[in-house]
Amino acid sequence: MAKKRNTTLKELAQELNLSISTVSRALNGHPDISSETMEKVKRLARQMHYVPNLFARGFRSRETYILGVIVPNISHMLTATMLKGILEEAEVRGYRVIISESKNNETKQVEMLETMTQFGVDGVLMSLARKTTRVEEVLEVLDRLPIVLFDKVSNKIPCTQVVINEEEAAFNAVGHLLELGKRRIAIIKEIENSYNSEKRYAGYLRALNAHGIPINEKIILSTEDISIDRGKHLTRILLSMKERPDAIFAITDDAAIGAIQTLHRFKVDIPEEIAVVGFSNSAHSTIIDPALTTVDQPGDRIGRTAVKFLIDEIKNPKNEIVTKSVEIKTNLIVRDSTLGSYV
Amino acid sequence: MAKKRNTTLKELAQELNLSISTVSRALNGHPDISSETMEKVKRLARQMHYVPNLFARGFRSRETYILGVIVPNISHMLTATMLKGILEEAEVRGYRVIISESKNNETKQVEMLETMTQFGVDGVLMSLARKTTRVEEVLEVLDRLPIVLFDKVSNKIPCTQVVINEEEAAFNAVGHLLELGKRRIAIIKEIENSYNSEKRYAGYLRALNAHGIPINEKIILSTEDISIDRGKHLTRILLSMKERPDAIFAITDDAAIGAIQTLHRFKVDIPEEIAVVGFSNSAHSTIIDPALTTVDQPGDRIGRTAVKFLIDEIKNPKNEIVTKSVEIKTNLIVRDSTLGSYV
DNA sequence: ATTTATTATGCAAACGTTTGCGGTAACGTT
DNA sequence: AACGTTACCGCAAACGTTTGCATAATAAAT
Repeated sequence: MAKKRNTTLKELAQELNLSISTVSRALNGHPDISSETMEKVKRLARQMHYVPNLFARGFRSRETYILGVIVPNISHMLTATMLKGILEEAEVRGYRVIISESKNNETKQVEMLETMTQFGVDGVLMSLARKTTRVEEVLEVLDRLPIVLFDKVSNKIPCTQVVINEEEAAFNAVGHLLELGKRRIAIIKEIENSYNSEKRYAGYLRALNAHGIPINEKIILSTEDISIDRGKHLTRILLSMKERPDAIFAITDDAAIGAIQTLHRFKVDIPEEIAVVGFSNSAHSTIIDPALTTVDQPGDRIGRTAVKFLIDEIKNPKNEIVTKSVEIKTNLIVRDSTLGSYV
Repeated sequence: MAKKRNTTLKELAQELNLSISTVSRALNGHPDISSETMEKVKRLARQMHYVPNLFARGFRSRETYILGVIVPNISHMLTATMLKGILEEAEVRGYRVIISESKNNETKQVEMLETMTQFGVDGVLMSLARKTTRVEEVLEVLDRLPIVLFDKVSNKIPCTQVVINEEEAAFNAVGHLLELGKRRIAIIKEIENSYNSEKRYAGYLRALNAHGIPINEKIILSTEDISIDRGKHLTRILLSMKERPDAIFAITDDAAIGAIQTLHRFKVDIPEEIAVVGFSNSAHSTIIDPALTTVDQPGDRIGRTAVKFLIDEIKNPKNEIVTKSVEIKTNLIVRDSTLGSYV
């Protein structure tokens, strides 16, 4: 831990009998510098292991080449793959990334947002905490720093938002069930206030409408924190009905998995008696038996495009604040939980 | 995007007719400052939304309060929970965290290490890429920056290393199988060069020895990239033997899951005919049927303690380079894949 | 009343980099 | 011969903060 200090421009300059500015320009390829000196400087820099002090640079030029990322829960599967996309895209564009977890806590979320601005990030990528209602603080940050929302977004915040085609994806998923001849399609969704849930619910309704199927309130189930356990619980409720549904559209893979597990326990045939569709194509969906039909959310593409748009805004700052929604296409992955096993 | 500039010390000073230094000291609680002025300054700072420019600060004092983290694969479950622990512990201690993914690519790994030093992180947490052999570059960084290794470590790098009690955990896991009366216990491990695999293998051998069971080379299987598919493949090999094993100890949950899936497909009773034990207690282990008996690796504790040791070294830099190994205890979680179902 | 501690504050340098501006020398153009 | 260009390069300021040292004001001690 000797903490050797790094070579500086000054040292290079002294060594070469040049001024600091010349050395700086030489290293940055400034046209004013003759090719010989440029060559000389670069050679010595390599030789002396010169690395620019990014702090000094960022301090001076107010560009840090750091992006901030705030997500509710890093160990959530989809989040992890979105982060992967973010990291990759940021890297190829020469940005580094600072990640924070809001733990679905709104006050924590704005705290982190403020730390990030304080730190001098060039922009922020944010997936909102579950119940984000107070947006004033975010708006305040928004006019000193570009922000791009992804996945968990809110139309109360005027900025570009990268999402998947939630509504259409749900429409297709439910459509798939309808094509299989299912008619009593239950839905397990989140209780209001979630952008994603609302959209998926809308898609569900539209699909039923399109096929002229009347809406049955009884098999529209909502829950606050959607999870495997809630999926299990709500499925038990569905099973206890006189008229059972013949399919379950769970707005989340976790809930779908819970559903499959209790259907299993009660010896209900999947998909013959009740088919199940999930949402996310999480890693679990091929582990569960039968494998889950689900909507593939390309997490890395979401991450990548979010980064792209953010950097774009950093490079050419707009003055008008616009709400722009970027949609990433999804695919329905059909597996045994709706099509039945080939074995 | 008006890019309002932040309040600075100078502005505060002007407003209060004080010098910049006084304001700075007041905000940092320096004892030289009278309590009235300190109060006054802090009040105005709050009011004007003053936030210190961390760049200027870090630039000046060579402390950035940033930790660098390099992991092979962020979307791996255990990695995600370790990152969670790292983020949490770092946050409460006032550090921010920059995360990079090496993708198990050694050259990328040292590149990132160098970017991080260049960037001025105060220390680095690193989980090594799969085949890390060239350690010279790491050693060079090591003497200008504290590094703590975690999970994927190497004794070729003299620094503190946070790991789980791999060998003992494996010993216990295999011991559990032996207590159940299993005698022909196969192991699915990684091909050499992996610290974790070696240790777990050692635990396996010791357990068999302790019970006086002879080692059977035939049912010791190795693979390069351990995964669900490899688990499936190797299990098929095991099933094709004249004398099948009566238990499988997979060094990884993924491999164990693959094993269960093919056992399932070939209608082998689990655990009566063949029991299965995994390693990690990944989220999958309760999704698969039967639920997997596995070693719980407390990822967040690993992350937290790694951060603790790193910050400790940052705060009191040692001159001697020592290899210190910190072991985190694990627990065997017994589930249906060894104990059978209660249903 | 003078010196000596004590307390509170200010000055100014320093951190490493970028960059506008100005300067010099050499060369070409009339 | 005088002037304008061009090609290189250096000076110095600036970014916002911390901190050693000096200084001013006040209180305490002689």
